[in-house]
Amino acid sequence: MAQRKRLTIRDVAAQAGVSIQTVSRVLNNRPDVAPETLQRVQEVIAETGYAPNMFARGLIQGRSHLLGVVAFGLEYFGPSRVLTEIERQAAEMGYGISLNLILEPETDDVDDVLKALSARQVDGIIWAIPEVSNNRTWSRTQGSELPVPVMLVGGMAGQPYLPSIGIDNAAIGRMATEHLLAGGAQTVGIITGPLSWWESQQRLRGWRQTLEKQGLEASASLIVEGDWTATSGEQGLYRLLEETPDLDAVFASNDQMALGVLHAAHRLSIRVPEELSVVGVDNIAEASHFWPPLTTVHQPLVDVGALAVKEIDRLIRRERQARRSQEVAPEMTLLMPELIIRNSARPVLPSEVESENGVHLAAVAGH
Amino acid sequence: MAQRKRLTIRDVAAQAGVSIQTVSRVLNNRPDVAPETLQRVQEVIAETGYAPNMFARGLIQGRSHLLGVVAFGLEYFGPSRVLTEIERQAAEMGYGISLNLILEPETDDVDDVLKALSARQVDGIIWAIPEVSNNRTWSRTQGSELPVPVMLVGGMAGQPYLPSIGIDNAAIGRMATEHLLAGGAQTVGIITGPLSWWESQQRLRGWRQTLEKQGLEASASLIVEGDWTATSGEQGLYRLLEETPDLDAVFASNDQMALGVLHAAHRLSIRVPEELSVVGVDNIAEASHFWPPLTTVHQPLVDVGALAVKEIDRLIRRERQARRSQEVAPEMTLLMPELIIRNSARPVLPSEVESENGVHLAAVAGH
DNA sequence: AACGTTCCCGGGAGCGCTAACAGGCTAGCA
DNA sequence: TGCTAGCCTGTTAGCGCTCCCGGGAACGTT
Repeated sequence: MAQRKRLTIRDVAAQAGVSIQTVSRVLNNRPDVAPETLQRVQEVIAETGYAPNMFARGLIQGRSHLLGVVAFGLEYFGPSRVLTEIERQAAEMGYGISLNLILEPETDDVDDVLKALSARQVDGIIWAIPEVSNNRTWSRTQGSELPVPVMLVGGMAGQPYLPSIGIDNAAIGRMATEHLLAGGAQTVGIITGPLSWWESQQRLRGWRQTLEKQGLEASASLIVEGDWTATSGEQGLYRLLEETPDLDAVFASNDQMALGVLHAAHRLSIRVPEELSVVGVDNIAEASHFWPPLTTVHQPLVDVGALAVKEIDRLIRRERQARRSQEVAPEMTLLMPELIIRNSARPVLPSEVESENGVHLAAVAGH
Repeated sequence: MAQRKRLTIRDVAAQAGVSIQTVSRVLNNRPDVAPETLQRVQEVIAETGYAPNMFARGLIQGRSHLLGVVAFGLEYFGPSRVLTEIERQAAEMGYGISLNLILEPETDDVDDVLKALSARQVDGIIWAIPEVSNNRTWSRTQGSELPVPVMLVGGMAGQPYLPSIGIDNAAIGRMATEHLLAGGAQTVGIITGPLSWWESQQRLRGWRQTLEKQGLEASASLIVEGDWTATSGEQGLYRLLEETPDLDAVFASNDQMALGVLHAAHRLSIRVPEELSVVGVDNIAEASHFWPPLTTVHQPLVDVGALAVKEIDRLIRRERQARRSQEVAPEMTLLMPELIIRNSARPVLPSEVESENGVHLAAVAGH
């Protein structure tokens, strides 16, 4: 492997008794190299463990084979899954990852991150920061001026100014709520994520749509805003029950908050699902071990990560082909979630089985 | 901000009406620039959003301000925490992160990763892959031949051949077991992680040490090997009870498996902690919402991440000073965990309160 | 007046590599 | 023998930047 002193193409050329240019040809699989020369050079490369300097190569070729990935909240289920898949797919396609984490998605300075990535000459940027408040306004003003393609991952409000990929969060709300109603629930409360998050708003919207479609009122007393933590889920149930004692179902916008709800129900000696049905979102690994095992909505996060990389690669290639990028309208891809039925929500009533679009909404793009 | 076309130092120089060299001086905060010249150049830089090309800069300076971070298992609690902190600390110190994830820590080819990082001219490498089986033998043979400093994070068996930092996992086992015994437990079982992992072995060792110190037998029938998942924790308790019906305490080597144990106990109508005390490891966010709230051992993972970066920076600086690195013996830093007492283990008996070194072992290095 | 010193600035070289071009060699054909 | 057509190899330039050097202007010193 690599030696103490970094070696250059010159060392390899000298040791193989050829010119620098010939070594370069071998490194780039060019033709016009005699078989025995080829082999000799390859041997020397293998022996010495020489690896070409990406700086020099990138400097001349104008590309780095590096993807800038801007992410947030690796301690959460979704982001860590997406990042893992992005890295896997990127490695498979020959890209490295330059990771930039953002700690405060609402306030952290976007310009600094963009500038740093630009300095590192990344070939493209994957922006996997949840849309919070108006922290994506930059994409409108600066998006099209960036020197490299950008893919937005996650939420997207209104017309996107950059290509983006995400999961249909309203569908998550609909699936969960439809399943609760199909199990005979009369009064379905919701514990949302922070409402500054686009994801939270969409899940709430799906819940509201479904209730109104059934002629039920989506009153404000049925809504509690949580903060994704189990604690807020627990507090959420207490507050819901204060305002609505006859509550018989809760849609928690993630599994942690659902866990908090289960916890609170246990304390109050409310039986789940007999007296209270609960549905979460994410299908975290532990969900099947909650008590009772949690019914939840699965998001195809792996597909999101893989598609994001494939798409940015496509954009990079296109940009490189046409001198001027032909300003195609940015595409927006939405993937569908899937309901995972366990025991925390009352089973679908016989008369309603297979009706409507409860379970059948499940559809995963890709693969 | 950055324009469509990447601009160079030449553009800035032309626009400011000075030479390239003068712009370079401004960029690097050199003296010997007249105040008004300085200001003019800075204005142009700010207006244009120019960012110096790190490739060119790195090529000539021989350093990239890039840290290669090799990690595994971002879906787990520990690794994601450590990585987040590594990124934060690195950003603070002016380093970027080149992320390389390994999917199979036992088998994946180390050489490829090392070579890729070497090609990217990283200034240093942080190796945050858990020590599994003998997947670190490379550090013995190649470690000292690498062109850049390396920090090992996580487990370390035997004499390390590279500087390393981690958490005292045997202490984790001791703290948990001592607390269980202090609560009056007579028969303490253990559900380990995969025994190919160094961490698992050490936690098991701490458990065994503590039992033997108390004159109890650490018989094989009290040991079950899990795989970190809640499912394996659940199965683990079933198997322990088969062999040892009078079991009255379990040390689960992480919180997920502890959750599985709680789940199994619930199914068997075994009361926790009255009939069975349980202690986990990690103190994941949900742990306080398990039923009952989980007593667990906290690991100072944030300190591990921050220290790893500070240390690699120190090594990089030293290497850069002395032409030949003076082959100092690699240091090994171990941080102490901390017991978090909740309700899943019977409280410490009055007579034993403040005795021995149960709670008091808690000590966090750093900060 | 001659000479140093300080301050500010620019010119040239070169980091490691690849693109473009030039050139030597052999074979083939008139 | 001369000339062209491949095949393989080497030479030159330059990517964007920083390091090393040198030079002019202003000022002080002997």
